Amino acid sequence: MNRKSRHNTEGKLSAKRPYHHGDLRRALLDAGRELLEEKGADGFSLRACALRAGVSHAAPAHHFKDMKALFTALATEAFDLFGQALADARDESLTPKQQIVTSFRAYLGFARAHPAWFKLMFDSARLEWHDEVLKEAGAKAYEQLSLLSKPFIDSSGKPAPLIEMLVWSLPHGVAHLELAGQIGCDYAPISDQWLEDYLKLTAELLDRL
Amino acid sequence: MNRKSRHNTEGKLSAKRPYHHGDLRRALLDAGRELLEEKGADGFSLRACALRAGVSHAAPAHHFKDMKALFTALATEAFDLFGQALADARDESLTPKQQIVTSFRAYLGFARAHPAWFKLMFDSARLEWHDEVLKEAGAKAYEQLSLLSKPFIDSSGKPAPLIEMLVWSLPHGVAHLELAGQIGCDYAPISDQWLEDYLKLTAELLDRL
DNA sequence: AAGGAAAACTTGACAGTGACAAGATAAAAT
DNA sequence: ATTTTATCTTGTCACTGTCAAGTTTTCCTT
Repeated sequence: MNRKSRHNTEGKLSAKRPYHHGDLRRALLDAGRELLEEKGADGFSLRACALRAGVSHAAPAHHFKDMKALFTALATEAFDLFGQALADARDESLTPKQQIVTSFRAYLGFARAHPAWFKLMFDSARLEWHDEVLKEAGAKAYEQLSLLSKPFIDSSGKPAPLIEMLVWSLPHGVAHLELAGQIGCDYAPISDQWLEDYLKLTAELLDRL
Repeated sequence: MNRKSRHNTEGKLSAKRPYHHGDLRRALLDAGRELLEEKGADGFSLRACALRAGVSHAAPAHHFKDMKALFTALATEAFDLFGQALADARDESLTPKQQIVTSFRAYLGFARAHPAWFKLMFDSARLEWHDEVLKEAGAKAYEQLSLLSKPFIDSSGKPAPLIEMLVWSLPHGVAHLELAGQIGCDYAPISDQWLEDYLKLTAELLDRL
């Protein structure tokens, strides 16, 4: 996995990378992430991605059979980081209500910090959901939501899926609506203060379950 | 606006449509709607749309300057029908709580009945939100949500935007998650009974505001 | 009714796309 | 050292959106 080839000390490509990239898969994912943020999923191009990674237009095919496969790999990384962000937001010393505020803030924070990734994670048409790795990353992130919901499931005695969807919808609804441009621009403006009020309100509601 | 040209009684195109379509804009919107449902927004093609409408590949340009413009027009129609669906769900004889159940059912019903339209409505990258007609259609639909929220704004004394976003998030979150394939397939299965339970739960929550 | 302007639709072209095939090169395995 | 395999390249294909230029119809003015 050395980045420089030991052969080809002065190859025909003057002062350029060796024929073999070393870790093209990684480079493509990095380039893809950048392009996704810059151009969005529309406007994304495999060829531009290959160019940015410094390889020819057909090189990606050896690491991702499809554009869908590349997107799937990108979404997998996104779910990993998303799940990690939610896990980091957990604090056993908090009350369930306080935990909601903290976790929802992390949920919305991730969506704002990585809008392209967030959109991709829920863009079913571009992803290969049969992929086991993606499924696992998604399930792991969902686990955090499940953990977050548990106190309210126990106290209310209602079915877990019901409460989990409620807990999921509350941050996801605003997150998606904001990224869709439905919040902030027109209709109602959104401020940091507004967001905090929303978090507090949702926590209160769940606490009254 | 007559559909058949009065001239060209036996034109060179044997038994075919006249040179002028009559209402190509309408035909393109209809064909576009079908294609959107069949192929999704990815996989959609202007040329395929033109072909289905029975015109040449460059004909759409005279009615929609862009692909974005066509999508914008389609989304406008979608918002119109969406707003109408929400308006139809209104019933002055219902209590605010009952009205929530009814309207949320309509919200989710629309998303399920017209998934392609619903996705397009919130696909900001594909739409031209500077378009006044689209903005107006969106605002009109939002008005229904505003109307639905009013009783809870009054009774709780909380800021309107806050409650409106809460009321919006509750059905929108599930709707989007379901269309994103996050509900139903993996994780928690979703049934009609589940949906009704969810509606009832959200209505109770809002009633306790 | 006639003729000129405008609108609606056509064909043709261009650069860019994802995907595939076949060849070149480097690394790994034997 | 030789063969096999993985990696990357060039070349090509059908298809895309958009623009330009030409053709056909309708509309507007007189």
